[in-house]
Amino acid sequence: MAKIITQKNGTRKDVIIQKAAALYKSKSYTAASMRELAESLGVEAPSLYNHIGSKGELLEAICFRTGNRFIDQVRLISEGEESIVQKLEAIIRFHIRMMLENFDEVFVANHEWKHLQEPFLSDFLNIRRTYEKSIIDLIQQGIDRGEIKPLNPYVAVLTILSAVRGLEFWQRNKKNVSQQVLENDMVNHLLNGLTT
Amino acid sequence: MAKIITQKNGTRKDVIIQKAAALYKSKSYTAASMRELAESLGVEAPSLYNHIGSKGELLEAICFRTGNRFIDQVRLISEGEESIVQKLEAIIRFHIRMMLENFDEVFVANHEWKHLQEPFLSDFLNIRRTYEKSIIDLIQQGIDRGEIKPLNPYVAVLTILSAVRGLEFWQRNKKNVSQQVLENDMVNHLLNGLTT
DNA sequence: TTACAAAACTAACGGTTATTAGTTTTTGAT
DNA sequence: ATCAAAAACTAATAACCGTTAGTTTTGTAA
Repeated sequence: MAKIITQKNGTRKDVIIQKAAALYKSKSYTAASMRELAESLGVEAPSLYNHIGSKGELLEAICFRTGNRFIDQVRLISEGEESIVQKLEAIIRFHIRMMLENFDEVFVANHEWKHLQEPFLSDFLNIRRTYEKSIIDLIQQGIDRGEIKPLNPYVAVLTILSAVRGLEFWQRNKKNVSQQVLENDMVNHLLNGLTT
Repeated sequence: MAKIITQKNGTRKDVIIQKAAALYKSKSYTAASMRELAESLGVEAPSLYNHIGSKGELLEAICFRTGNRFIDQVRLISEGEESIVQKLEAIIRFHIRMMLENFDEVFVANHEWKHLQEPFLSDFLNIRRTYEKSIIDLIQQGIDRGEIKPLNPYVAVLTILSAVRGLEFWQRNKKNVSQQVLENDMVNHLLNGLTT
């Protein structure tokens, strides 16, 4: 009968969401049960419903909090005064840091969004499209200004975003390669290529 | 009471696996029920068990058929006589084609392998590691020979494989960009970069 | 036409799921 | 110490899950 332990400045709902993200990441949303989630919090499953409305609401919270952080940041960077390539680099670096520092939530948002129910599913996909469109526009500008090769911008943004999202597989090598090397090498690879 | 329709040279089990891949892709393995799978085949759920042993067996078939195709091909390419960069290009192009031509199965293998049970889970992860290790070795050779920049080869292979795996999000744009442009631009991006 | 095997069916099993209802305990402010 | 609100509990619900058993239908070869 112990209560759910909260951090300072955090509600019990926040703790539940955070634990849900970790659980959904390791077991997937559908395979993770409310009983398991409750157990990881030291509580019985029905007790969760004093704090949340439904299982789906947890997924919504995870997906939208993450999604909104991405579009807010890309908007901020786009409005700056740097060169296109510098802006792209800033976006890639931000995305890499988000992947590494908010691993659980970003992982769940990237993998489990398909289990959102309408209208949340459509809303989430809109956020995603907005994010991608912002970067596509940036790349197109770069091509127009001659900063970037005339590649198809859809392909370029897919390549970039897929590469950084792939950091979800990184955990295991964390020991051998520092975050600095990882960030620098990936940015360098995506902007300047692999060949000498 | 209509029977499951088979193609020439294919068993009913093959048809079930193929439909399972499509279903697991769109709904995820855990969320997809045997009753749904049966319905998509025009049959009742228990009838499936005349052809298969269990739900898990279907996932195993999908994951291992796909995984083995990847390591077989990368071994074949590695043994050739071309330059390192040419070999890398061949691997990237093969991976892109696999993604586009065997979409459902590759998608499921990439996303749902975590629901494999032991010992299949370990076996599958071994296949994955073998695949990645082959490419890492290739990149290291390229660095040693001066064909490739001295980037961390783990980071480089993560970037490359994540980028091509990201083609799972491609379907929607299929109309606007041809497969040729997609393949060429992504290869060019991953090998030679984005900047002018 | 008969006979056998393959492949479908119906009915049902025990187990798990998210969630609700109703009750008791804990906490914190007066 | 008292009282109300917050947060835990137990018990139970209907729905759905993968799978088994037993039976009937279908297709094919003799």
